[in-house]
Amino acid sequence: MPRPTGGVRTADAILEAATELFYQHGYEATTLRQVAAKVGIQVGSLYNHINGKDDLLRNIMLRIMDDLLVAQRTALRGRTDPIDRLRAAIDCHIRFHADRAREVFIGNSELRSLGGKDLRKVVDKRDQYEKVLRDLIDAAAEEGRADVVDARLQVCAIVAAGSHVSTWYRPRGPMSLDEIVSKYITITLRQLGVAHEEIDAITEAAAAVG
Amino acid sequence: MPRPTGGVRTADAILEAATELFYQHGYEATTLRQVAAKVGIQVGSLYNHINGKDDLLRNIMLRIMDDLLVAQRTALRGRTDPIDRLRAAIDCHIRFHADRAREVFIGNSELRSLGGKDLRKVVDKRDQYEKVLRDLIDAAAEEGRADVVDARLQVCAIVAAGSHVSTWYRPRGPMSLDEIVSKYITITLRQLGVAHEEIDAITEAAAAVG
Amino acid sequence: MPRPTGGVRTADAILEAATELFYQHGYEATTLRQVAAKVGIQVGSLYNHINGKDDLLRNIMLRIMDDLLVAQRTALRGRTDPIDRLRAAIDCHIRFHADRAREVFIGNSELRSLGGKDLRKVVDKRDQYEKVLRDLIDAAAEEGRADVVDARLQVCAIVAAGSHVSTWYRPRGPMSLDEIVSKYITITLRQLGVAHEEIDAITEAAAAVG
Amino acid sequence: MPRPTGGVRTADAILEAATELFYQHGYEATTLRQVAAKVGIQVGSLYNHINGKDDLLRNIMLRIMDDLLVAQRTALRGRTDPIDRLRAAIDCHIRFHADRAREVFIGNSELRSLGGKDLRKVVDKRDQYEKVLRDLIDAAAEEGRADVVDARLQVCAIVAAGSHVSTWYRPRGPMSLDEIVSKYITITLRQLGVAHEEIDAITEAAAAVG
DNA sequence: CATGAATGAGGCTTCATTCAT
DNA sequence: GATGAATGAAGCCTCATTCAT
Repeated sequence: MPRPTGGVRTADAILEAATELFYQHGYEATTLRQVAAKVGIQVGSLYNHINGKDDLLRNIMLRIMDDLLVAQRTALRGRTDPIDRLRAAIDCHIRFHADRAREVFIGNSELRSLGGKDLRKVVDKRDQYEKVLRDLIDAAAEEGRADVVDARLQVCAIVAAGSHVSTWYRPRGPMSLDEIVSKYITITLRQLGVAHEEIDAITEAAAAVG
Repeated sequence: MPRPTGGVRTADAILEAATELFYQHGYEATTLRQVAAKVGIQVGSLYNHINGKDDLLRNIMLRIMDDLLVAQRTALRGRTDPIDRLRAAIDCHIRFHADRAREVFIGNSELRSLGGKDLRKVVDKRDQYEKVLRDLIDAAAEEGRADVVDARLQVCAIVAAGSHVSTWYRPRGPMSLDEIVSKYITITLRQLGVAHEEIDAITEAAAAVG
Repeated sequence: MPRPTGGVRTADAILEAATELFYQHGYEATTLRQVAAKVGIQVGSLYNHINGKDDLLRNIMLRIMDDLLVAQRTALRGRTDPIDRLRAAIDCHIRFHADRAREVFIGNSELRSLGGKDLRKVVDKRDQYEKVLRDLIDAAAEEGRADVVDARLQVCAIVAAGSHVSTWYRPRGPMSLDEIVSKYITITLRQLGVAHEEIDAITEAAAAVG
Repeated sequence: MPRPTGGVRTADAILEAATELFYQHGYEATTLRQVAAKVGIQVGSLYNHINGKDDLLRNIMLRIMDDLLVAQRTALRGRTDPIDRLRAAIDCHIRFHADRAREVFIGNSELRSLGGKDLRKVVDKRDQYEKVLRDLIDAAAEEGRADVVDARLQVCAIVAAGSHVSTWYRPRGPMSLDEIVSKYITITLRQLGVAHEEIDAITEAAAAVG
């Protein structure tokens, strides 16, 4: 006895529920029963909207990577000064990892659970993202505005910080998002060897706005 | 002279196999059959050595946290200068996360899979570890040798870097462990606002030794 | 002039599709989704035309049995000579099993899948069909034109041959249908102990016509 | 809570149960639950002995085909006279199809359910079997002891008869197996155009023995 | 200690069927 | 009439775990 309710809505609700559950228990430990229960439908009904459990993971992971790339592109658009671009990229990076903590966390921790072809795609997108960061660092270094130790390693450190933020950030936590972002910008620019004066200028500008 | 019985060896082999498999596929996705196969015994035989699957995870996680705390304590022993202590802690941190990448990775990613009481224990040890780092930072700041933005957050960044290293480090990778450690020390001290002269001094000293 | 509505067409298309699929994969292994896909509609829409999956099987099986009985009756109509009647019945038998291979095959292999009441009906019709064959054989024997070993068993052999033909016959196969029919008539009459002269006469007559 | 019983026995019991059930309901319509229930174990326990449902079918089908080939070889061993060989082959054919009715029936009706590679194997064995029959017929024809209409088609008829027998034969049926075999030998030799005298001789010899 | 066989719970998925729109 | 979404039952299979031998 079918009890039709939503429509396109259901598909979204499923993705939302899966995101939450994958975040909480991990992909492997999450059962489709849980997902269905959270949506308020029967397990079998899921298959009117998805092709399988892996489908859910794939969708979440590909989408978050796409969104991340778009966010990065948007953040850099119109900016030309190397340090400003760097600042914008870090800002975007931390903010995105906080805003979309659950999906980003999944994206970082469930790579193993992804099938071969999709794994490839996600890794490619990730490489693309890191390449942009590396280029930004190199550009700043070339202009003598940064003192780079090892661009690749330092990108790692930046990426790691973002991932970690997605681990503990909560919207109503003790620190505001702006505060977190600002602090991360400072310490990141520091580790990149950007002059203190430049860093201070940026921080003050932000304070004036915020 | 007591000779280790086959029994003890088997128990170790099981833990070793489980570590490898949990690292590769995750706790949930690893089956005891895989573990048994890697050891070269039948599934049922595992229960002569362990109490259950969760037992394995518990053992791995508690052990790695204990070892980490011991390593930290050892690294700091006999050192008094705040920056030197900081340097030693970072050195130990990165080195440990590279040396014991698999276990550390498990420790970071499988917290969720741990039952309540053990979870508590591991989290406590972790807090204890981070507390030491925070204290080191505070000590350096108090002496005016570091310019701390937010001790807790900066510890996060350090910890994150370590975790990340455990993700990609391979013994025969393109960068030597010493190199990695040295670079991480540099950028970490930088983000902590340690004066360039101090950082350079440390780096040179290391180079002289290495 | 009434034009067949789309509705009727759809119902036929469904039966046609089901026949093909049941033939290829068997009743149990065929899904209504496959049927719907072959027709070009959605699963749910099937139920505007049928009452259920078993309905399809029932229709196919009852229809083919009815058609078979009609074909047999038609083939015998107006014939009086025992051997000629026998020949006509075999001709009809083989031809029908080749012409309607898919349905006949289903009829033979899916009896098990039929519910009680319908099973009864189909078995009755089949018994009726075989009874006619047996009577034909007996009639020929009574006139001394056949040397019957065991009428029931020999009917079995004839029926088996027909079923088997439905297994491998293909319209564009290496042997023409007429050829197959002719050969089966020969060997069947032989096993019934009909005199060679009679058999040859029949064969020659057929050759003259064909 | 395991309740260990048999050992190697279980594996055999499973195959036996599956044979019976596949025979009664067909492969697709049989559930592993039914198989397990018939054996007296839980569904999951089946997997200590088989790799999957298809495994059961494969085993049954490959085994019956092998046994059939062996039976045929054994039946012909030591015989040289073409008609005697033919008789022996038919005897063996019918007897085997009655003796092993269930398995043979499965072998004939579930080819579709077999995966590609195994299908190939079974079909090859079957071709091999029919080839022997065809050669026997040709040999008899060459010596002028049979009047062959179409060797391939006539082999079909023989094979079909066997398959059909497997459909209805029951050990305690109205006709003894020897009787059935004897009658099939007669009508088969007849359709092959063997002289009546030869056929009668064979029948009488059999009667003398029986 | 190791093994093989058993358990029972549960996972993912498929399917026939129903019904509001 | 067609569709899409829902149902609930069931199917195959895997897994951690137990225990007699």
